[in-house]
Amino acid sequence: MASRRDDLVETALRLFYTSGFNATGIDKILAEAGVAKMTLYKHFRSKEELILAVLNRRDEQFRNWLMGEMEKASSDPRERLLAMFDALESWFRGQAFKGLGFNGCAFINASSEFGDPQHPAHRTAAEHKQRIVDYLERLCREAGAADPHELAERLALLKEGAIVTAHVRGMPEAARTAKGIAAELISAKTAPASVPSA
Amino acid sequence: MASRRDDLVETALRLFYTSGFNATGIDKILAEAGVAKMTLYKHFRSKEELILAVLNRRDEQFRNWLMGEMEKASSDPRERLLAMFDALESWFRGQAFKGLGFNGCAFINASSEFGDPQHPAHRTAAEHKQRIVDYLERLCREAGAADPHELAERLALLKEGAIVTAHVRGMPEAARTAKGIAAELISAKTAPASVPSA
DNA sequence: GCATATACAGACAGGTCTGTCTATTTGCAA
DNA sequence: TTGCAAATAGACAGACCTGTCTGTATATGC
Repeated sequence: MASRRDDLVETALRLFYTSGFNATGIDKILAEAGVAKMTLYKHFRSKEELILAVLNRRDEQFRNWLMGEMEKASSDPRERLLAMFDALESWFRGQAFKGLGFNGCAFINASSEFGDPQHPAHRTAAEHKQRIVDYLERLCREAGAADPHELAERLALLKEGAIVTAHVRGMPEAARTAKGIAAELISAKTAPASVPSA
Repeated sequence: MASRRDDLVETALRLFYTSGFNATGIDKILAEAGVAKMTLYKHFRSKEELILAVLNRRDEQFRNWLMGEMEKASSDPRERLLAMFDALESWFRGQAFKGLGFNGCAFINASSEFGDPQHPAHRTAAEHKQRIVDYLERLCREAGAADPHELAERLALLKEGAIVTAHVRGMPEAARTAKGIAAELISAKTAPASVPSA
């Protein structure tokens, strides 16, 4: 069964996210998951491999959640882009992931702990961020942006700024600060959705 | 002499910043600083106290550097605000602090490793960020912003976004992305410096 | 019922960590 | 020169870490 493996990854995600990667020992994960040590080392060659599995799971979980929130908010790409910041705010307030309070972005945290850009965890974090920019760029293109790449980079930067501000300073309202800027950017740099009378 | 204490804090800053707080052991700091263990524990009660001393030193060092760069760039508050992003870019490219490459923001890193908002290191990080916002707000007021508080929060958020993007994705050019947004905000939300003909 | 794969508990090795201790040496000042 | 303060080296305790190992139990397929 892959269920033991999933239990491990799920528990490790929670503990790593809550207490950090280096500060969380293997034994604690095993105890909370109710899994024997040899089972872990059958599925993963090392703690580092477990960390990478956790980051990959988080990448999937987080992007599914974020895209879902954006897509259920509206079918207009401009409104979808703006809805990202509403989703962020509910995350900052602990309303997004069941059982996981807000402790910043797991990928920013990973890049902090594994500062070497060549470290696999740092690279995985960079890939996650790039995937989100790619998604934003698609939406910017749909929204008729003159320079979808530039606008996507700008919106992504606002997202990172909001996450860090919310986490370091304990200010979930940073999402609204970012949304205000984003709204001005989007209305200045994109054409509105085509309307019948146009 | 306070010189031993300074050696410790300086060396600890470099190692903590390069390799992380939890991942850097006391013994490594002592070996590189050439200081005996008992000397450390005479000046600091624990590793945590050393970490706090390091963060306080970094706060002073970083803000002095940043304000210095901004103030030497221009005497116009609007241009000073924009100059922040040029300073950030030189930091991202490793040209700001002698002997310290760019490894993200020490305070964001501290908040990542010490995720609990009540942790002294996390609180110190929040204070550092607040001091920078306060400085930006003064400049925004000088620049004639209608809402200096809001504009300062926006510029600070852009700064955090640039730092994270530069670090996680290895993109020092994020400073220019942020500067582009900031330029539009500043010119839209402030009055230009008074000119003789006005 | 039996075989095989999987997971279990728990000991263990070898290393690292923080913080304490002792005993010695250095440097400065009177 | 003598005395004192401060720093030194290095051992040590106790805890924790990762990763390996042994032997036992459980569960599923034939």
